[in-house]
Amino acid sequence: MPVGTAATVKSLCREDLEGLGAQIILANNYHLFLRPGSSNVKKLGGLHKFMNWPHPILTDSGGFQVQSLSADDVAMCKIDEDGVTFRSHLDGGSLHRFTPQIATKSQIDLGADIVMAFDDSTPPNATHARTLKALDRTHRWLSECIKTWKSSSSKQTDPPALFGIIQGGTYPDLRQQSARFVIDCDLPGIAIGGASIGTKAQETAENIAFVREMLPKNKPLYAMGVGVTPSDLVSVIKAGADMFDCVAPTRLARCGQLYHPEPKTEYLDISKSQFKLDKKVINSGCDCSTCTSGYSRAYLHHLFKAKELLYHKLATIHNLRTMIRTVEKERSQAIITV
RNA sequence: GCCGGGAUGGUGGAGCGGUCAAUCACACCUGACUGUAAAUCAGGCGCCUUAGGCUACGUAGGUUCGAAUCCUGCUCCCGGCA
Repeated sequence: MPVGTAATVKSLCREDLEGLGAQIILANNYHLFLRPGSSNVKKLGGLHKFMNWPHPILTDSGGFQVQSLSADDVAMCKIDEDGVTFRSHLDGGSLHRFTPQIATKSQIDLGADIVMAFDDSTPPNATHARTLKALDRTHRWLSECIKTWKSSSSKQTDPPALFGIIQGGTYPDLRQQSARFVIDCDLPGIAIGGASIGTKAQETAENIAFVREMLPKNKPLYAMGVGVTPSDLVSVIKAGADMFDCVAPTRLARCGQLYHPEPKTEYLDISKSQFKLDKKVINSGCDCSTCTSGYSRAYLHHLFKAKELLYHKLATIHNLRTMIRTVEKERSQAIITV
């Protein structure tokens, strides 16, 4: 899932995304709640109409933002047993509140196809006690999300799917406890997020495989925030993940890192002066429109250095297509195996 | 020809007697990036591998304990008048 936090996959339009073979994109409840406002999006006919994307959309609840924003600045938000009071990063601090009910309602207003439970995402360095607390809260909040989702779904002709999120951080006992709880809720899909996802590819794969074992075969497993490089995707897919998203392909593209089958880094740094006179395309084996059209490394280097807007589009197309092609390849092989 | 202003590191441009290897910006180089406060952020950026040393603010001298900073000659640039 390409990440489109603010109802846009940065620098791309719908036609670009369709050309990449993107089937579903991700948007963010926290950001859209603050701007332009979930109720405004609802008035405009929902997210699909608003952003001109007639294909599936998953919204993240905002649980992750609560954690990542407060990690930088503790005054930005306060967590209590019922929810989170946070300051907007847009206007210097106006106060807002998310509870499981509000976060779920907001996502339903946005009109997402898949809505995520509002969780207390565990920071990577959390102690066992802190992780346990986050876990209890996440589970309690999940029950509240389910109530809001069910009552709202009964009034809709085409209700969204709700995914629960497994927490548990770096502690196997807590992860197992969380997996058990979330699976027993019998939701349309399950996600694993926060620190429980791990930071190393091997670790992440093990954690995913662990949950996959416990999960019924017909339930999709979503690995949140995973996939910095193509090889990450392969390892996570093999471990049993069905869905994933990561800001890396789009962000790395904007920062000059273009995926390339380099053994070490898996990308070229197009900002390097070594590309100044390089007539080759980024990756001759790539089927993205940037490569097949013949845009050279020298040209992309120039656009990057000159801070030209076209760079972002060409680079983002390349990185996202590389990721989607990786997934397509794995999918076709998986079908043969089955 | 006369009068006035100026020459600082890759570039623009601070500094106007010691705390100056020299604010800052740009450029350049490194590195980061995991449910996007990211066209972002961090570090480096005269030479020597460091404590430290060496060479430097157009150029040649001078004043001073001490000069990028003050004085003089020269070279070049810019403006005004001829």
